[in-house]
Amino acid sequence: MNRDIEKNYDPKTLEDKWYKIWEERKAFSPDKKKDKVFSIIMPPPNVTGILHMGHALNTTCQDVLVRHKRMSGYNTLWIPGTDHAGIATQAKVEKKIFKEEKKTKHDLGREDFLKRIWEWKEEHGDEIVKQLKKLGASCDWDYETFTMDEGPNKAVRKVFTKLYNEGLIYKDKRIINWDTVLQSAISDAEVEYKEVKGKFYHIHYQVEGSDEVLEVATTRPETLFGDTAVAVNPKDPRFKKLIGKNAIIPICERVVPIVGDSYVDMELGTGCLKVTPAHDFNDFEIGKRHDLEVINILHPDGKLNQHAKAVEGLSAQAARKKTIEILKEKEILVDVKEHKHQVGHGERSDSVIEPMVSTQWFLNVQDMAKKSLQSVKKEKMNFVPKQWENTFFGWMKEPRDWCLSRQLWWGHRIPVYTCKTCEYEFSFESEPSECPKCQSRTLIQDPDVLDTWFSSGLWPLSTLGWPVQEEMDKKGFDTYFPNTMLITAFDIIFFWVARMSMMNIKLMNTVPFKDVYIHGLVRDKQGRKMSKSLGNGINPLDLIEQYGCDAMRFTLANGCGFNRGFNLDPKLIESSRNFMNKIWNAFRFISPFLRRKVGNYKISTRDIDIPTKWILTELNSTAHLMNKHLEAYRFDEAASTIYSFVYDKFCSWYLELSKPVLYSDDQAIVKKRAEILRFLFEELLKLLHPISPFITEEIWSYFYEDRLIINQDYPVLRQEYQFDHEHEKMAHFIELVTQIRNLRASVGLKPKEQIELEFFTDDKKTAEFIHENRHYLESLAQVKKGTIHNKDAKRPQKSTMATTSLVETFLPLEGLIDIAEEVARLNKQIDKVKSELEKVNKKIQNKNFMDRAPEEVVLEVRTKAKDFQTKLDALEANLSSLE
RNA sequence: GGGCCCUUAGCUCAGUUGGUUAGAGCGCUACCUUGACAUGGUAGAGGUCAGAGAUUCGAAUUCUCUAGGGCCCACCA
Repeated sequence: MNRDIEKNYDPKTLEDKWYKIWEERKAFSPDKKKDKVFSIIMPPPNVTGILHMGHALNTTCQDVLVRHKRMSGYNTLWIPGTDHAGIATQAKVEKKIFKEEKKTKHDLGREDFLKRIWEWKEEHGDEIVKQLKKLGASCDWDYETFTMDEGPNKAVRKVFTKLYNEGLIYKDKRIINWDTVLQSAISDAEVEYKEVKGKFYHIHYQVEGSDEVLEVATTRPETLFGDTAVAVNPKDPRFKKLIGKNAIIPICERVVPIVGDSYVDMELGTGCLKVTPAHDFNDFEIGKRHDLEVINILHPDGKLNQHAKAVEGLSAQAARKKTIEILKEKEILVDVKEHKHQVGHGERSDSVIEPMVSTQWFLNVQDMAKKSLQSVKKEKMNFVPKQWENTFFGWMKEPRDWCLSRQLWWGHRIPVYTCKTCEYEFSFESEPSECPKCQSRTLIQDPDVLDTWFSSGLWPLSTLGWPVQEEMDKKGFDTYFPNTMLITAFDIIFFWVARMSMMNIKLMNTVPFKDVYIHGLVRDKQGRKMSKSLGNGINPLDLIEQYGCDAMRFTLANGCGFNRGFNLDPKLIESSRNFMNKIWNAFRFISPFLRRKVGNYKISTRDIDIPTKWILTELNSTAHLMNKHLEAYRFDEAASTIYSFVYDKFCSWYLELSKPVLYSDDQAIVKKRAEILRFLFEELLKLLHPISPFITEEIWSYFYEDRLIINQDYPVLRQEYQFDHEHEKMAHFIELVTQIRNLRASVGLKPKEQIELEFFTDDKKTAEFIHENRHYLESLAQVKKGTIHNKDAKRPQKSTMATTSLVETFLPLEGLIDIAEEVARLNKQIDKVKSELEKVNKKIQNKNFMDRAPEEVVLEVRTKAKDFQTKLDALEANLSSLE
């Protein structure tokens, strides 16, 4: 090695360096010569976004798979991009402008305001991109797409126009969720229901021309100004006779019909329902059935309008208070009851959603949803883990038409135009210059923009250049669409996965991806969701700063199985950092024996010892398992597999066993071992690379100057490295050494103090093996001398012993052992073996078991019984020799 | 109200078609500055797998019920 290596692993110096090199060498570009294809799109983060643990987990999962596939010979493409995030971005820039210039968007006007957002985007939009790079994401930045780029805009216009012309997109005046802070419609999916403590107000409504009163119960008394009926159940004997008569709404003194509608629950409340079609979803439906008047009582900002004269200009809350006061004065508020109920809040603004009647654009999704549902059922699209398809089904089974329009400025503007001259309305794929009907040039475009998820729904298409043929050819549309898979979190299954699948099936007649892997949420140490309000968020960049990206990625992968997420304790990352340090130092240890190379590296499996055959076999099973787990999206299993190989197999045993070899005087032996160590190290770096790319690339660079690890072939199981027989022998040897160490510890020997042992075995091969490897016993357990006897030989007195099924090991320590302690230790072991033996014997005595269990299970149990018996006999013999 | 999931060591979690001496990491205990690593080493302690029942030769694993916890959906005035 011709470079000095720092004693401690310091990730800071190497992570940025390698990312730059990968980018410069185009290491993330797909290799189009390869036959097998792996393509995946990144869920586009908001341009306004700041990296959080969710991104870190999502990106890690994707990058692990992408790197694995790339190394496994796939034509691998990972497309990154960012989302314009209509509401979030507009609100952010709006706030900034107001803070700095005290101007609202209306002061600036639509055009200038949009210009300002674009300026903001140019200036800050790559912040999130820089952060993704910090995570090591090996996506092809040449494909980077922004949802408001020209390409996606073409896609949006084309699709909108197609759906419009098919009559699936329509304009309708109906009740929608209105966010009074954003002053825009929002979709059903954007409404969060929260439990709120409220009150039931019981109010008397007079029946017209009679002394009778109807008692209605409501949680929102201020809506009475919009009441246009009172409804009762037509079967209700109490009120049946009133149907067809009129009631008088208090305060505004409006006369409204009393209607019978089976929606009304006789048991609930008073059995009498005030009907406010303009501000309640169910009332709207009742209104339609009975042809009721719809009176909107709210301004867009949520304040009461002229239809609520008595409380005009007040916020809903203030209006409620005042309404109650008036009702009290009039003595028609007859009861107030505590009541807990679910109230819709805007996901973005967190303000109370006011259902409101308004004219909006809708997409009829009934048929699209049905087809999408069938695709999942037919397993054309697989959710992993499978139970997530229930969440998907939940949405698809009863879809409500999608409210597409938003009263915002930032977004894809709805491409619908109305001719001022002839009033013809049409949708157009590009900017129209004249009315197709009357050729008038005075066209007015719809002022609204589309829901952000409309363009997100087209993401698998638009990122590959669709619908422009030239772009599609350039980007390899035919090769990469549909994508191999998608990785996302469960909270956007409705928003995004559902929309993408509907859109893509509709447009391309195929699902957009084969697999959808859903990972969980990263929560804090105590299992709480990370949130701004709790202040418990962990910034991934801080973790990277403190422990390094590799350690963080390793921890995330390690926690990411088929679960609902995991609780992230920074301590876990510390442990991963220690693992990286372990690798670093293992490399530091072997590096003086190695030379830097150019060209392929091979080892010979001729004349290698048992430990080497053992570690090669371990390497094999590690390679096999890594591939298996990564194929199955078991990031957790993959991480612990490589961890165990590096730590428990390579460092703890093979390196230790290699020390006496490397310190040998015979240079040929040293060289041979060094080559094997190098080979093993290269392989383990490759195996780990997808999870922890930086440290592996760094160490790799000490091995080779002409190539990067990112492009190497991922290890697979190789028959020539499989030595099952030697593997078993070595496993027994490890058991033996551990027992000897245990013996030493149990009598309190100092680590350096050398011992003499006596072994008793009737197994000739074991005897030979112990003899051949006696120098290892010395280096690993300070055994300076050992004598091997047949089992019929006399056991030494006053000694401590341990036993495996093949060999008894005695440590004679006349006078040094505490007899009482030793007896206790032996008794404990005897008890344990006895109970195991009993269990096994019970099975053997059970005739049903012997008759019905499969042969190999019976055989296994018999072997166990024999082994336990041998151990027990030896332990008991030793015990009696002490007493 | 409907649906999904969880309950395994002090903590965070694995345990794939029923057969393991039920595992890992962190934490804990004892000993150790052994020439890769104290961001370390060696050896340990610690679990009647939430509870009850059922199926089976055999259940952490399958089924039913109970208790506790989480999440999603839903218009209950």
